[in-house]
Amino acid sequence: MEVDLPAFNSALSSGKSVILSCNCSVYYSGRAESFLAGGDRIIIIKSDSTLLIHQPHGSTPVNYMKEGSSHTLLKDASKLILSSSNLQQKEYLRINISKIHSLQVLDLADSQKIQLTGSEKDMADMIYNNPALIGSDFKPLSREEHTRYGFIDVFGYDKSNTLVVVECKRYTADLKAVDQLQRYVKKIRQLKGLQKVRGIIAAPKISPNALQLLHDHGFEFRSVSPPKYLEKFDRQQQKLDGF
Amino acid sequence: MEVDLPAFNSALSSGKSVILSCNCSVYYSGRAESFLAGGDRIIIIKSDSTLLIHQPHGSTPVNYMKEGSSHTLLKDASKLILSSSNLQQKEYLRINISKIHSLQVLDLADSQKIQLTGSEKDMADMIYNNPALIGSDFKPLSREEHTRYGFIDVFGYDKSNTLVVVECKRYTADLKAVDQLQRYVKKIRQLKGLQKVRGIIAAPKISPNALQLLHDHGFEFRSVSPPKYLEKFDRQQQKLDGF
DNA sequence: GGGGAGAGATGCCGC
DNA sequence: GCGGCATTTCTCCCC
Repeated sequence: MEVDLPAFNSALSSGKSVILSCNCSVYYSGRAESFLAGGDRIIIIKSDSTLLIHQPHGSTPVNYMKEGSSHTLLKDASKLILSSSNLQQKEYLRINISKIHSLQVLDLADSQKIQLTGSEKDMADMIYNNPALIGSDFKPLSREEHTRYGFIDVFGYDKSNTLVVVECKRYTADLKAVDQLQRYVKKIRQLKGLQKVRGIIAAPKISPNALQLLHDHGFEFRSVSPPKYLEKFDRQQQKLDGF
Repeated sequence: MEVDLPAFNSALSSGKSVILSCNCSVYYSGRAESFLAGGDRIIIIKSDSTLLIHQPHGSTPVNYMKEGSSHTLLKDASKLILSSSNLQQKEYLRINISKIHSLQVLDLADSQKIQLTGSEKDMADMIYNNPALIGSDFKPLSREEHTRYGFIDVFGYDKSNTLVVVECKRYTADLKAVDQLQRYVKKIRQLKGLQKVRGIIAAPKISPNALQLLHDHGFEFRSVSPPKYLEKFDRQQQKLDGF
């Protein structure tokens, strides 16, 4: 397949998107360094200059360049080279192309933002609005309380006026989650000059080692799952999408 | 653009890769839920059944399905719908396509694995081989020491036979890095019945709050950067790629 | 398969 | 810009 180099490069600089399938090898140098020997890949260059190289398997790009890079396709002794650089970030990528399978230049328009529910923040909101999920006597004070040592998902107190720090996880709570809770509780104790501050992890489940560590700290676990708004979304979808 | 549905679906089931550019809206339900209103996107279905939906900006796919999903393109009352599901993981995706811009079916072959240097493990190796980076009296005992509560990057002792735990970070060390170090040191003290075990973070730099927390724990910081093997890679590249 | 941790993580928000 | 942290994180490795 022949490529019109000037047309390709002018498409890149005019905000078009490019999809290229080819056999290539890839060399990268920047934050780290990598080499990928020859094989068939899909290369996408987006209108914001993001470049992605995908192998025919897996979810993540094998190599990439972030927004703000510049790309040039050039011929060097009959070999096709796609060269990318980001001088500010000192990132460099070179793709040696041995055969082009397909090439599209597209003008894509998309101003939409994804709407997502079921995040950890939604979990914190749910607990704030339904404090009984933590305990019948739990009274929430704040969400996303920002401190210099991180921010606390839900902060409140119980019937004996003991302060309670709640850390939410949408997945299985692990050692890191307990670390995080421990850091917040320790800081609150220090700030308020209190000996007793309760720490609670709210998550669907917790790993055995994390539970051990949790108990070592004298903290508690509550099984809570992130909220789903399927019905709300189905209604929204019908409205927006005409289903 | 007209699409041959049976041909498309048989391509999907025969290990081909598909690249589709279209105007579409996307609905997802699974671990979370999302809706994305209409716009131009690039959809890739890989031969391992991974599906990616990319907007014309950003590095990460706006929606996706992982390996092991099944995809079907179907026509419902003159509307084109690409439906994906993963019954085991209870993940579902529906793409409502209003216009197809381009479509490729490709047979891609790639058995290569990327070779990468400059990772945290390379840093740990470097420190193990050049212990003076930590201290003139540091004697390393092990790398990647696996324990039930996590694994220690570099483990050793100093001239007074005090055990030393080193945690490497290839980027700016943050609060989480200090948490992690603190968990390891605490566990080693517990296991060995020791009062004094030193904790050291080796990283290019450390955030002010993390440094404060580090000092609160009585730990230390060493400025160390991840190694680069540009020369080694250039040699390798010349050999493998014929540059 | 679960647990633990890194990633060239990316992206978001707050200061 | 940095800092702190979630992510439908993903990926790898070890048990």
